[in-house]
Amino acid sequence: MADRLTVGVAARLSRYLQVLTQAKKMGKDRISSQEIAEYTNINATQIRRDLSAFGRFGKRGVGYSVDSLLAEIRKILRTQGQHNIALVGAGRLGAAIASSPIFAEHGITIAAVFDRDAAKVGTSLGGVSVSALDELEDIVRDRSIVVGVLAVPAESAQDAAERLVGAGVKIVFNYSQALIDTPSDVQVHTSNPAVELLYALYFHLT
Amino acid sequence: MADRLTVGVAARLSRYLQVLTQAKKMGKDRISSQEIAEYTNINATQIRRDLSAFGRFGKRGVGYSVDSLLAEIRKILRTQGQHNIALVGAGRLGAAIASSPIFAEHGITIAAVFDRDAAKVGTSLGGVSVSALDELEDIVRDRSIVVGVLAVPAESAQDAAERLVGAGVKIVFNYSQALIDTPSDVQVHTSNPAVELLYALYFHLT
DNA sequence: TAGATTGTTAATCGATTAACAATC
DNA sequence: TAGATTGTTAATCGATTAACAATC
Repeated sequence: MADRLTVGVAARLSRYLQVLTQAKKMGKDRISSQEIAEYTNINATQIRRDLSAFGRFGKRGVGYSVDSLLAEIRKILRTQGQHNIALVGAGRLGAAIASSPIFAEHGITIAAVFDRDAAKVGTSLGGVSVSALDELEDIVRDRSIVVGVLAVPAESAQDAAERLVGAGVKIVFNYSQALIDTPSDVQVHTSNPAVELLYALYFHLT
Repeated sequence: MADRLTVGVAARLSRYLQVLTQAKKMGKDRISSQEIAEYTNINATQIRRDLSAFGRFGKRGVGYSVDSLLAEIRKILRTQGQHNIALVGAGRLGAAIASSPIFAEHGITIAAVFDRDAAKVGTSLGGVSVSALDELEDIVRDRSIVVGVLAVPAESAQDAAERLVGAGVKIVFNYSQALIDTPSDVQVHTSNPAVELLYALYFHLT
């Protein structure tokens, strides 16, 4: 399996990873495809089929070992290393992101936080000192950061994205409502809970 | 088209809605399938095909009118009404969610905020007074809330979800890392930026 | 008219699912 | 052995894409 995964397979494997990480924390040793299916809303047959493309990880009649499946999926997704990310915006959302254990749990370190407000520069957010926006390019280059998270108001988002991209960032997580224009070699992931909610409501109402 | 949309079509239409909402705010009158494609990473042919299943909304050689396409998609997704949601957790993330314009923009009102910390009860968050957790059931029922947002630590998430579900909530947005068990008629949407990031990194690294 | 973009067809590919033998 | 669950097949369905006529 030296081939690149398809987008669909990579997305599903990521979700299995999430479930397995939590299952391990809950002290589970084994898990069945049916249990993973309940938490991910992905069909159990699909899960078994996805996994069996890479090897025989399960035991018939028993299920999968949480630990070994976790290791196998990490190997497939190549997510074993540590990754440094930059956070732009030290407001309420930035503070929530910086203080959440959600990134650290997966080997992702917030290596820099930026804010345009001089009063916030030098303060600490989730253990990281807030830097001025002016320093963005230097710090992002120095620390070889390729991922930027935008936790800024919509009107600052495009500008912040351009600065990140100019400094070498290739993956932007956009938590503002703004649409972001970037060069084609940069991936933008926009998160919009309201839109997801409208989608969920559709299935509730019909 | 009285039929229920497939999951895929509803998800894509929601994303077009997001792009159109922002395009309108930016003062655009018209938009082409190619432009929508750039912002959503959905193929332009797929977009035209999705839309043409419901009518001829575009003008050849010109594109789509932002306003009328917005209205058509809202009609299809039946997202014209106002919706009340409940937010559990008035911490950093809860504060970020409550103060964001992202929900209001789509007709979604945060009608109640709950926190277990007595010191927070009675304070205002995004214009809504924080209520005690004890009042959750009464308030959720009174205000006919069917959507709950969990902005609590992982260890409180399952308990909060059960209380929401007990009070009649059918859609839970989970911003904790915890896996949530619910009855089968309740939809759980778990958001995990770290997992999304690992997925994005896979395509960056390969 | 010339240029642009939709709407639609046709062909291909991946996702989904039921069913079930293999086997722990 | 009996029960459970994987791994795999086969059939179906929806997504994706290129191509292009229609038409603004």
